[in-house]
Amino acid sequence: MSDRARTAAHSPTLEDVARAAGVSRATVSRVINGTRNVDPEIQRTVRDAVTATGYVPNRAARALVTRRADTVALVVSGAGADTGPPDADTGPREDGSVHGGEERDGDAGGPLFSDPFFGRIAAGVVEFLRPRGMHPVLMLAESPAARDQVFDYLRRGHADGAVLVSTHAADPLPARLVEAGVPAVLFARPPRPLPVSYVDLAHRDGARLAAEHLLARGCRRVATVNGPLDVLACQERAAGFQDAMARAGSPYFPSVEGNFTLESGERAMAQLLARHPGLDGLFVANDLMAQGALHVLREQGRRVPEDVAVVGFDDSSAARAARPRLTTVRQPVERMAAEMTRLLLEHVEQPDRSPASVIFEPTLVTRHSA
Amino acid sequence: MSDRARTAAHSPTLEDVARAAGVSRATVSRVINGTRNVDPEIQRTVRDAVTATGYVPNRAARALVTRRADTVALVVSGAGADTGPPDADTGPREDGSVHGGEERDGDAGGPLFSDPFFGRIAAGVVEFLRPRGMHPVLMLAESPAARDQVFDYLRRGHADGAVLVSTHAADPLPARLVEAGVPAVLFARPPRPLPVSYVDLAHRDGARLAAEHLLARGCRRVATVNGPLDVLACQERAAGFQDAMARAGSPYFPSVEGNFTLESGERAMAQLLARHPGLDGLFVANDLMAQGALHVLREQGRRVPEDVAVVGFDDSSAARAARPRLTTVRQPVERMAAEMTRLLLEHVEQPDRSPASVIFEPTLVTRHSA
DNA sequence: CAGCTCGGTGGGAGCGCTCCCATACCGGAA
DNA sequence: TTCCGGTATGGGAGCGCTCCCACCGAGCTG
Repeated sequence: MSDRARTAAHSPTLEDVARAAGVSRATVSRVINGTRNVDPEIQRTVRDAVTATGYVPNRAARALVTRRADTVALVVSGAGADTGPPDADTGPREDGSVHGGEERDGDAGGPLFSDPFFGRIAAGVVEFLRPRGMHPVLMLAESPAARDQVFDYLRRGHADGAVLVSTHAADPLPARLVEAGVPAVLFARPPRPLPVSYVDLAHRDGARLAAEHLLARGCRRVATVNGPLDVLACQERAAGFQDAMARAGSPYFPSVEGNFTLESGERAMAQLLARHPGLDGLFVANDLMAQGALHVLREQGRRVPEDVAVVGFDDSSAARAARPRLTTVRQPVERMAAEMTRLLLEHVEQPDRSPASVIFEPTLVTRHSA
Repeated sequence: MSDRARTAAHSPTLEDVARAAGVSRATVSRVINGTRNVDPEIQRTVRDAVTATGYVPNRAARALVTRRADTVALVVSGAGADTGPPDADTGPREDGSVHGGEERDGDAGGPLFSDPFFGRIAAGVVEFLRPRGMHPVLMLAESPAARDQVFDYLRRGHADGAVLVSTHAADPLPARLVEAGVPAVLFARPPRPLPVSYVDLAHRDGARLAAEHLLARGCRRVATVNGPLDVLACQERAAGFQDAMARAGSPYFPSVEGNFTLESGERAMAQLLARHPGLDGLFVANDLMAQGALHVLREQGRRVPEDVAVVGFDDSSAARAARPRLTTVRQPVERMAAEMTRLLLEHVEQPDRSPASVIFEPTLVTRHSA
């Protein structure tokens, strides 16, 4: 240890502040948290002493006695116990709704984080926590071993709770946390009912927005590229689109399933075009696949949006990088992440609170592709 | 507090393990960390007791006495105190070497994290830390207030040190941390000499690789799109390219400066093409601008790579999303981040260690654009 | 064989904090 | 005046851990 203490050496302690203010440790403590029954005059004195000494509470000491860490974990939890073989497609793994559950193969080193989706979530979480003097602990739980580690960490109370982005429907972590009584909030509705809070997007509404936009443009031969249908969000998107189309009197339209990668978008588009050369409108379940579709459309000499109008989903960076720029359904990921964090803190504060869900409405961002 | 303790309630303590093993607390402690002078027999007994009781050390208690948090911070530190007006360009802010120092305007909510660069860094850090049972605390310090908060957090020893990704040359945080004796490691060479460890890329070599590749392809009218030249890394890339060209007998070639965004790449390309319609080779300081260049090239009917060969930099997701796929200079960001973390832990362990630097060699990833 | 060193072990203090409890003091009712 | 309630304050215990120091016995040296 020797001079390890050097760094934080002689941080003033409660005792120091108490001495400076001429009161007891207990009183200073009361002023610092809660201010319960303390003479206003003394409160001022204490506060002055705090600033004078530059006192900052020692987290460890506080955590030791309160059994609270004053920290939350941001967990990105990967494939379930039954990890299937990763998708053969080795395309770019940018974009794609992380919350969905696409399984992209590993670039040897947490491909999950390379997902811009993750960045947006992190940003939302950090942004919310910071004014409260908190910072998230970043944890990755993509293997069973890692998951055990994360679970232990949480169960031992090293963090007060977890904001959980689960990328796979079979992920056992949410259930385990709930069972262990660890406060947690999920980024999407859990596939199986679980007494846990979550935030989600009204995927159906998003898809409806897309359908209506395409229809309003005058598209009459519409098709879709879905995401993997074992992902709840994708089912919802597909269903929402179907609904809207049916309501408009066109219950049938061709559709192909992709796996969220750009390459799968290219393949899907090629397939669609081969079978339905006359199509004039396309809804794609995420921006990255839409970008792929755009590539193929261009190769085959179709003008976008004149010949074929294309609407994506997510409003990720890919949407803005595509040419023409993608018209897309925007998910307010940052706000969703912030809300998720808010819910978590609420649960930490009041453990008996019943689970809540907050559903966000998507919006259509109109650019050039439709 | 009431039933807050519920969660971690009755975690077995050292005392419990000691009782179970029939030894003293001190001996168990010795076995758990370091195993110094403990009878092998007893060691076994203790280890058995640990697994039997399911003991996990209480971080807070340990931190309280060791004055070590057993945690490191991953800090993304933004613009300096003298924040200039953000770049007028509001293009996508995806990609672009975060370590450089481009200033992208804020999307109200930590645009930094949306940078895939950040994701790769986080992945590298987490990957390295995890086997050691550690997890980084994520901190954003893009405003002076936030920076103060981060600084305080670190100085108080709430984390043992920081892995620092500074996005702006004028960022005062590195110097402050060094001065305060907080262990830190930077992602790039500090603009001003500072006794601090860092990892970096041999940018010159990367640019040389690009130049040689272009030359070997037979390109004779080469041009470049640089990044902002107030960024060290970009200076290096420009200089490296210049060197290689000069060595090949072509000391002069047109070049334009961009600001790392896709749009600026489009502008730069248009400008270059207008003035030098005959160019047949292009080196762009990052992939995103290269993607923009590709757009313009296509619009103007130039075939890539037949008419114009294009080489990017970074090997970001943009490189793989572009069509044709970008040939680019790869930065091993994940490995760099891991090394950065390794260095940090070394410094935490041995505070007197002198600063070290580790420079990584880039490699050329040949795809279709050149 | 006394005196030592030294590897192995246990006891105790104390890290900085919160919280319980005792104490002191105030004013108003009996 | 005495007694009581309530409010403001201080003292002390103890959270779970590490580390210092005392201890003890075995094996060595002089």
